[in-house]
Amino acid sequence: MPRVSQAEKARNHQRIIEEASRQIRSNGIEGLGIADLMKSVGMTHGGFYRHFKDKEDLAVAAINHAFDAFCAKLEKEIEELGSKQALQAFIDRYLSAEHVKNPSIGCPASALNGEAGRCSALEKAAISDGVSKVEELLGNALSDLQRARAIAPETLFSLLLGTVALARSSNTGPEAEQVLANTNVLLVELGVLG
Amino acid sequence: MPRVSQAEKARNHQRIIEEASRQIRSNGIEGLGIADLMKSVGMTHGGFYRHFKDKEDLAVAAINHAFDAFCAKLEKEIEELGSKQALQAFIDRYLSAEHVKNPSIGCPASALNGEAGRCSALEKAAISDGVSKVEELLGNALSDLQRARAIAPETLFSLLLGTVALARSSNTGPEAEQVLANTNVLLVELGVLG
DNA sequence: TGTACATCAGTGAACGCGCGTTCACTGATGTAC
DNA sequence: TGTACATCAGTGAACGCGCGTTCACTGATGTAC
Repeated sequence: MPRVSQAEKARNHQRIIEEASRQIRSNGIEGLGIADLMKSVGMTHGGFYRHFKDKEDLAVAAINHAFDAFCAKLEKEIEELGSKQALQAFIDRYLSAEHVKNPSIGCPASALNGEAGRCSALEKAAISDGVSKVEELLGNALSDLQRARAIAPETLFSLLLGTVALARSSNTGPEAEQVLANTNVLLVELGVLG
Repeated sequence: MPRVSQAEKARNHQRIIEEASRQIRSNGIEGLGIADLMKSVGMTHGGFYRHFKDKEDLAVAAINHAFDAFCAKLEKEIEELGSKQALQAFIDRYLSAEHVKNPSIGCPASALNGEAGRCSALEKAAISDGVSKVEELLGNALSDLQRARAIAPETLFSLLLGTVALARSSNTGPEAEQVLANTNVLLVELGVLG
């Protein structure tokens, strides 16, 4: 029936969500523009409404997608490498200069946390759910570590999140690097790393 | 010459900045509306441009004001109570449910950190400077503590910031309280509190 | 000190622009026979 | 399998609205004499 096949529509749908999940992480939910988004997947803005009811509908899908992909990667690493190595790899990536520089492919929580307080209920629920999922995975991994000096999964996540947020707030590269390094030191000291 | 005296103009100027520094913390820089802002100080939008070149000009002033007030309070506490007690009071306030609920009168860094990456260069510089000031004060206070288990000021700030960000992302009150409590536990363990 | 004048803080209508959304239209795809 | 038809994915012009900014205007304040 349509100008493109059902299969291609499904592919386009996915591409829109993926692109939105990136743009939302660089520019925020408010900063996401329908016309720009559609342009970057090679379409025009009109077609958007064959895929989503409105911008909020897309935003929720994009937030969910970002958290799902983020969690899937961590989960897979835990399965393949075991908790200790997976945590190490996860944290190394989280506290990297690359992550600071590229929010669009990074942790959705660190990219969206400022907006969580002022977005719609559905969007906030998606963020809240996503955060819970990450915490659950971190909790499982941490509990396998069995170190005396435990840190709660929420606290670990807070620390990672805050560190990247602060590094992103910094205007000078070396200062940002220092923030990342200092947090690393603490995590070694706490027995989470090293 | 003017409809109101120079003294009143100066007062109005200050009121605009103060209100903006609140609104910016609840709604973000992007979320700040000139007409709304002027309305909430009892004026109309046209007068705004007798006080500021443009929205960015105001935003920078508002960010600076928020950080200055925030730092002044901490600095005063350090002088009056000493480092240990001041840190305790500061952290108690930072990790309180009230702070989570009321970003508009809280830490500007935790309110603005998500936007730091996508605001103008001047705005980002103001945020970056403000963050540095807070870190400096925390650094002074922490160095007075002289505990074996030290934590870098940036790391402490990251942890506080991230904890409040995460608590604000949470949809359920109890969950948010738990995040705050867990961070408190870690800070006691690290010798910063208690 | 009093008066005449210039200044400019604040008002509110208006403008321009961007953005979310709608809608008539196109034409390839899927379906029915 | 082939044909005729209905569907609907995507297009692009258009609309409405909000927001930052401008501007002519007002009239109290500050200044000059």
